Amino acid sequence: MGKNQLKAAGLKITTPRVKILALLEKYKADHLSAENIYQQLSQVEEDLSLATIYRVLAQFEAAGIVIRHNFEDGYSVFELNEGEHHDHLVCSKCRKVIEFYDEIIEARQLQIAKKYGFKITDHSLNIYGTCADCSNISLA
Amino acid sequence: MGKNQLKAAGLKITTPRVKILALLEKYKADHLSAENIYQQLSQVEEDLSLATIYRVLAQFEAAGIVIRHNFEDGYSVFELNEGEHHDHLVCSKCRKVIEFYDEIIEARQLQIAKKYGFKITDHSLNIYGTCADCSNISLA
DNA sequence: GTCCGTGCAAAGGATTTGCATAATC
DNA sequence: GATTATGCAAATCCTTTGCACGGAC
Repeated sequence: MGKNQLKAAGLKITTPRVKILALLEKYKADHLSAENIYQQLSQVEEDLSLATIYRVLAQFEAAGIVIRHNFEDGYSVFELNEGEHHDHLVCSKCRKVIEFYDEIIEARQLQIAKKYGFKITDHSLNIYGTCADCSNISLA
Repeated sequence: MGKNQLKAAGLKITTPRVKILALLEKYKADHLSAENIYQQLSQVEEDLSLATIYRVLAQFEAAGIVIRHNFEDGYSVFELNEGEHHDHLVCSKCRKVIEFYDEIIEARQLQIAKKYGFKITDHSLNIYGTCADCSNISLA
């Protein structure tokens, strides 16, 4: 569970860290922003400052506990690091995010980078559009 | 040439607009940030305020004259809209942007979207890392 | 008790905007 | 001359950071 992950990362067991980790676990299926976390914890009287949330998330990222995604609109979301890279299909209507992973695309990216002598540190592929559910709704 | 594009977009022919459009034309092979444009014009005594540059670029984008790309690090670049889609390799050190287009990746995206019943409206693939030039410098 | 962690408020960078002036048509 | 543009400075947004206090070990 959570506390062991913290200890393993050399982080002291503090309320903010435990709470944030538990929340990430609870919403594992989604991607939370610092603001989301702030709101969620405020609702259960676990008031943390946004500064702390950002600091904790940064430590978690450094420790490999979470993965941070910076979106183009200028905000970031965090998710527990399950050790699997994936890209996103983002529904413009309901904002749902579908994760996917494609070997062929991954491989091509490496080849392309190699061709340009480019060392990849990260990449993001976001496909924007309308998900199946929203397409059906709009047809109804 | 430039002035016709401006008229076609219903924009008055002003020095800032003409200069910026000319610069985008000149550096058509690259992607310029507002700051890049500001610097370039400062060097030839064509001082525009950054505010104007952003405003003009926003108007150009609205008019379909330029395409804006927002990167994860929180900054944006602009390029003349040549009507061709492409993806980017973005150097985290010098911020240089290399364009690429890969048929295989494009095709896979369509297949993936189809698999999820997702209708694509747009997509962006950005590969972040260190370009060949910056890698060499850091080795020296 | 030491040291790390936290809250607060202020700083930060890229971009946007309000307002008065200056330019275009 | 009327309307739209521009420059300047201040304001935004999300995120980060300095500092003094409080908590974990």
